[in-house]
Amino acid sequence: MSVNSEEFRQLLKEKGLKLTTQRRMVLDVLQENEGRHLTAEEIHEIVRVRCPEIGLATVYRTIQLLHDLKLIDKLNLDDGYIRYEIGKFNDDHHHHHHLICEICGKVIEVEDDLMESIEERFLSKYNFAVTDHKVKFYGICKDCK
Amino acid sequence: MSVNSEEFRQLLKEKGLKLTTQRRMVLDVLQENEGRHLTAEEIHEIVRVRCPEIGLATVYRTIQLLHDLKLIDKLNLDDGYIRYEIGKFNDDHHHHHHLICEICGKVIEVEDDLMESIEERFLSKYNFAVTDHKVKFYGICKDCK
DNA sequence: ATTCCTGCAAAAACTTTGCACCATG
DNA sequence: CATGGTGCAAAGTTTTTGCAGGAAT
Repeated sequence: MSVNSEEFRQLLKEKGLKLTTQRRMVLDVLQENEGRHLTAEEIHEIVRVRCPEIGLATVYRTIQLLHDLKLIDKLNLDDGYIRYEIGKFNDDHHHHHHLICEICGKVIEVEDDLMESIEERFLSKYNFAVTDHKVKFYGICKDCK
Repeated sequence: MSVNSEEFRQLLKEKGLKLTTQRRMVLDVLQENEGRHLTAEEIHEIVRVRCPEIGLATVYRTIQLLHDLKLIDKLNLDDGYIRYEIGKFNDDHHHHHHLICEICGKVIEVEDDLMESIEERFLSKYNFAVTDHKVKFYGICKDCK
């Protein structure tokens, strides 16, 4: 499921880019923290444990790159940060939703393909071909009831 | 469907707040621009036509207030701005989704209640009680095909 | 009158950019 | 060894905050 160095090198090569230690480490951190939703600053802190000289600017540049390569997804929880998580790149559709508890703020990951029938309906009703979606459900989780 | 001054005054009064010209005008602009997704700066520019002395800080403060009162919704199109739109406050569930064209950037509003069956399923499957959702579908609109 | 609100400007917070040096292929 | 990448610091953007004067109830 995870991208190894050779695969990553190949993806970069297609765009004329180089594989550096910093890029490898940022991707590693995101892969090792699947399910967490890390900010650039958090990624920076974690990478710095192994690579203390890395700059925050490099983390930002790498994040953009990984997003362009469709290796990571952006998530906005309206807390003033953009958060990132490793994508599920084994399928071409995202069946991946977030349940956000309005009381404790916990974010629960849900794998499901329930959106497909809705997307088909948008095609027939609006002639709009859905290629991706971002869905956040807000509510109260079982622990907060 | 729109909130008149007395209703607005009453909503504010419940929180010990006052109805000011600036608050009335920001709400007016959002009500008159239903379907657009305005940034704080855009709201400021529009309000300034009628009320040239209003400050951007007041617009930001008023937007927060209107959001707390659940009169407006936030929308993040990942373009670096938070955008706002008047809410549909005649029902307690939001049946309101955005179709975002990845080619022309157009945002199409969709009224639908297709999410309800999904939300019921989250209750039975995860014991998570959904109270709201934010859904963005990305794809290609009919004009861009 | 009292309490809240506004405008301005300064600050804060997150992200991007310029540049000299360094690393990769 | 050519090209692209990094780190640092400075700049850029959007949003928030402090404060003195002003408006609403």
